[in-house]
Amino acid sequence: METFTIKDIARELGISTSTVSRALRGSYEINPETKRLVMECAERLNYRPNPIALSLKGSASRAIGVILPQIANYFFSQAINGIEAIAYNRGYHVIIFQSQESYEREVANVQQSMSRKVDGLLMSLSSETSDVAHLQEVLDKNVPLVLFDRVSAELNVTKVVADNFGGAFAATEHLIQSGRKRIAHLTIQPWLSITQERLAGYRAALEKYGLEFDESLIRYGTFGPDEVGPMVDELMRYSSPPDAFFTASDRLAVGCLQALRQRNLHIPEDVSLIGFTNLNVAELLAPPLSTVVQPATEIGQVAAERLIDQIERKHRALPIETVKIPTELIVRSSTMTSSEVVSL
Amino acid sequence: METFTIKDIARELGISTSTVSRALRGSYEINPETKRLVMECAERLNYRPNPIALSLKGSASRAIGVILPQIANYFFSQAINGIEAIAYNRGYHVIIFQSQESYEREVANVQQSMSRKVDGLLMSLSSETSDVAHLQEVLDKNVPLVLFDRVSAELNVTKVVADNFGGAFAATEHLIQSGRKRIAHLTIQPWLSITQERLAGYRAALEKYGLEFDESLIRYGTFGPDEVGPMVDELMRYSSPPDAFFTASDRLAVGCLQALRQRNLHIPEDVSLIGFTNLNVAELLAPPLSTVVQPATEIGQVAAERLIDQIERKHRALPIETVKIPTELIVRSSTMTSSEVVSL
DNA sequence: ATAATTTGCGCAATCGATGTCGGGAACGTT
DNA sequence: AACGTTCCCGACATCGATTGCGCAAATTAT
Repeated sequence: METFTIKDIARELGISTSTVSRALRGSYEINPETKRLVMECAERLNYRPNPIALSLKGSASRAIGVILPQIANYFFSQAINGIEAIAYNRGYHVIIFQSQESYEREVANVQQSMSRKVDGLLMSLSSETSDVAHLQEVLDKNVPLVLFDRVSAELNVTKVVADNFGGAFAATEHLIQSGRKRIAHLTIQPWLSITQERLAGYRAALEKYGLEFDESLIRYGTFGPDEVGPMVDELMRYSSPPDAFFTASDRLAVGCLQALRQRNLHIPEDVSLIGFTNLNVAELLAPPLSTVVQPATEIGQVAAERLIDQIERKHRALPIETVKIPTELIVRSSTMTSSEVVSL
Repeated sequence: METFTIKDIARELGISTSTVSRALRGSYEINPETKRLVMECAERLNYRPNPIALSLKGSASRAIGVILPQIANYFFSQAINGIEAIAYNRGYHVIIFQSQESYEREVANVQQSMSRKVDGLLMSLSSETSDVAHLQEVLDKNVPLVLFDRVSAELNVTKVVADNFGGAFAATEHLIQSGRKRIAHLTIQPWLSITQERLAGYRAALEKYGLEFDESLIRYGTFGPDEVGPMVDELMRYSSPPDAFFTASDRLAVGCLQALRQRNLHIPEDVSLIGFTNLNVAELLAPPLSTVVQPATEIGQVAAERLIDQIERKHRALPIETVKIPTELIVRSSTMTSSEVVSL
């Protein structure tokens, strides 16, 4: 099954390529009978228009680009699933690029996807990205862009995010209500939108319950596999150490759990632990991990829908808005109160 | 920063596009001085050749296509990481497609990547794929192809796989040595290469220790979230139920763990459990899960290296071979013997 | 019957880059 | 002085598809 071109059809039927092209696109100025012949021939040869040629001509490529920090990450891989499902249903292909949390690679990815003429771009920013000029250029070229999860306030585009504030508030409130007073917050890079929102939720909950906000209980960073442990040590050496940990990502939740267990700190007796994650095994961990679930698949779906809506209605601009997807607090053993533990 | 073409440079310098093209590619028949001018101008305008135009011309696109069943899967997402790392270092971009375990979508993905003129293809077959005609066509078009993990015996191409036989043998042997005699094997679709190899390893270990191979202890399938439970029930109702479970995938291992716990079957007292997985949280589960680790990242790296080697040495055919990456048995609590459990 | 439309289709340009061919200039050779 | 070589470079076709323009034939209007 070689690949046939519009020329093959033209030759076969003894007509010009222009006529074939127009017939296939259903132009009104082609004889219905000719159209029928062309369609039939195209069908017979299993003709597929060459996307490269189409792209070169500047028309739609029916492909959307997805640029995100890391695929090997629960949240993002689920988000991709959501994106793919919607894109496939609406007839788009998905081309995925990883920035590997590098600004430079993110810029290269954007260039790549632009020159590969994607119809639109779906992005979650790398943790190194603070300058968004490369994205402004995308907008200037009139290529639809939707940000999800890690977004930038500087860009006037549609954004799809979890309710980070609400989720962090709920998690913190839950910890407070279960008797915790010194809540450490382990989070990622401070300049990311999600970090700030979660931190704000955390602070708001503390405030509501009249607890002091202690900057020394907050830790930012890209914690490698062996960096969480020392940080836990440091925190636990305080004269008044934390009695709970609230972590802001999958990786941190797991790293923290591991570090606490290695140090023989019992959860939830010694410290309480709650994550902000999508781990589907959270329930099977020891102890089962309380968590704020971000609906990753749904975020991906909504983002893809918005993007394709924009692509297909390019003339009238669609309203630009920030869609907030609710998060859900799931309480498991890792945040039980001491009395609950005893009563087991 | 708009995007400049070879024409812009030509106009700027008052020379022809051919000269610019040749100068940029360092052709010997261009005056060094002219070359310098062109290079300088290209630099100044931040010229980037348009990959679409290049692809249309049929030359290298410096992109490799990756087609695999599911991104939201530990094994595959790590494999992608490995692939990406190598590809990036060697100057290639990676375009990822998901077949979603569907034969039809896999075929569509192959067509897409062909018409997008990737320089080579890296694939892991969907579970529905038994006919590999679409891949034979890829080979017929002389596009380099490397299969990894889920491969097909019918295709004469380079393959990169984990040592599935060895891993399954080691896991089974370990179970036997720790006193288990009725070992159930939960695995995926029987026609997949990895399934057969693992099953063979399992059988070989049973044989070595003179244990009977009981077909009724084997279960094949694409187990959905709630399908593992009933299967466990069925097995445990046998007059001589299994005293160990050996599962062949991440999903099955977790599903099985969950099902066993829900049914109040204690691990490892009642039954032993070992998986064939890449879960980085295996150690943190309750109980910590013994497992055969497949080096997913390494598989991806090796596959990408082989592919790019083939792409870059297209003239002389490289030897076709099957690379087997060693697996590693990691013993944790889920497969302890009863005496070990007591001694805790 | 002649002019004015409409219908159906082909020619050629275009997108960005490459590659084949061939030509003019400068040089060297008899 | 006439011819052959090199050296540089430009014109043009090409990849696959779309599209503006124009043209002939068929149809309708006058």
